[in-house]
Amino acid sequence: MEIAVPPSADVAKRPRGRPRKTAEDPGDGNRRGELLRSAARLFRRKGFDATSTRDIAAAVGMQSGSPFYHFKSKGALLYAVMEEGMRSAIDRQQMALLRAELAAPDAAGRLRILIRNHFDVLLGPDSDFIPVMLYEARSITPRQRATLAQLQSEYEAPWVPVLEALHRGGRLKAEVKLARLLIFGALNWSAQWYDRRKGASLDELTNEAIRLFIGDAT
Amino acid sequence: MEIAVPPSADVAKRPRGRPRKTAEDPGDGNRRGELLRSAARLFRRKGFDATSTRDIAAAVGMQSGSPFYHFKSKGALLYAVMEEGMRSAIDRQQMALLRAELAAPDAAGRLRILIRNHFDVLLGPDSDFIPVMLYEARSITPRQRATLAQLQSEYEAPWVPVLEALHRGGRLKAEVKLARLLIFGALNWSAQWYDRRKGASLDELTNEAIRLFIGDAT
DNA sequence: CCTACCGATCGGTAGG
DNA sequence: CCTACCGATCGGTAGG
Repeated sequence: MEIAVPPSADVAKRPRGRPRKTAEDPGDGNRRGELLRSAARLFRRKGFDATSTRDIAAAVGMQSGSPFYHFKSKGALLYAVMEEGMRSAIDRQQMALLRAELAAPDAAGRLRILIRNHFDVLLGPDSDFIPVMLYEARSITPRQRATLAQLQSEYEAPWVPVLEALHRGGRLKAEVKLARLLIFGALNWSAQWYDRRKGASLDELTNEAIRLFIGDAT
Repeated sequence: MEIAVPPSADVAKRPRGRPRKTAEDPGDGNRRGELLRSAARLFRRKGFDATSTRDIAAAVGMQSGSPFYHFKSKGALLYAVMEEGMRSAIDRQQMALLRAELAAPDAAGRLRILIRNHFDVLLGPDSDFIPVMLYEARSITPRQRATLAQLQSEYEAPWVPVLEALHRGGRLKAEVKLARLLIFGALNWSAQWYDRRKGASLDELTNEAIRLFIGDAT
């Protein structure tokens, strides 16, 4: 049981300085989170350079200078979108793998889990963050790119043993390192053409991808 | 043996009006072609919005307003890069197929020709035009996008019967339409990670891609 | 193709 | 978080 706080208290306590940058407390009062989501949507639709900070401010009902109260610069906002996207993707992938653990899936089954989750992260609801990371990497600093590369390694880590097992078993014919790059390409490119409102479902997409890479899923 | 022309003659004959827009005569005097190549390189490296027309002008040794003597607008320059890229890619693909005709390749062999040529267009020398088309499509008008889509259909046309034959023969397990999208994704994404100076050659890349999609090439 | 220039937009900031 | 603002940059043009 939590202690009720008068609604005005939260407003009254609002600090004068820059708010904490951590993504804790994503409640309704979280203007930073709104900025992040709106920025992700606009960066994806129009690109980073073609999106003005005024566009983003207007999308959340702020004045033109106000985003800089929450983010040091436009670039910091872009990077925050990307990092948030990667951390969320890693978390969701971990969850999906843990959920499937009970069924003790074989390598093909684990690849299915990974691909299905990847499509979800890429094409599901609220899926602007990862496409922004994939297609706007040019606009961040080398330092930021290096940090993101670490998160990407973390994300790809569970794929490696799965692909190696399939390669040993003769199901995956291509060499593992290049296979991984080609497979991620095939999946990531779907962000360019997939239309949620028509065509295949994410399950069907997953089926066909599995068939393409390792033949029938049996 | 060519007839020597006094260096001043070319300069003296330079026309006063807008030069013809066709890509004929790509000789050394072709400033338009230089603009196109420099624009392609800059658009690829920095993105369309982050590249100023001044950058492009400087890259070919012109003053800031001069590109507009050759192209009506910055957007027209971008579109010209894309269209030139597609027409060249279609031509090269036709040539590759005709060259291979003599060996009367089967479907797997024809797929190899197509993939190898695609990697060449995408990753070979002077290969900025197609990546620009792939990654800057947001910045052109719907009308221009429609025209480019026609050229892309023309480019993809030879792939369809090949993939259908492989599907019928049981070599390609995935459904043809989705397989095509996933395959192009795998190939196109290589523009993001391939480094000509290290790693696999384009032949090796082609081999592994074939293995991934239809198993050993035998 | 150069010179000289304009209007618009943009990221960012001071001060409250 | 708003108000008011600045300096810089940019696409594009007139006139030669």
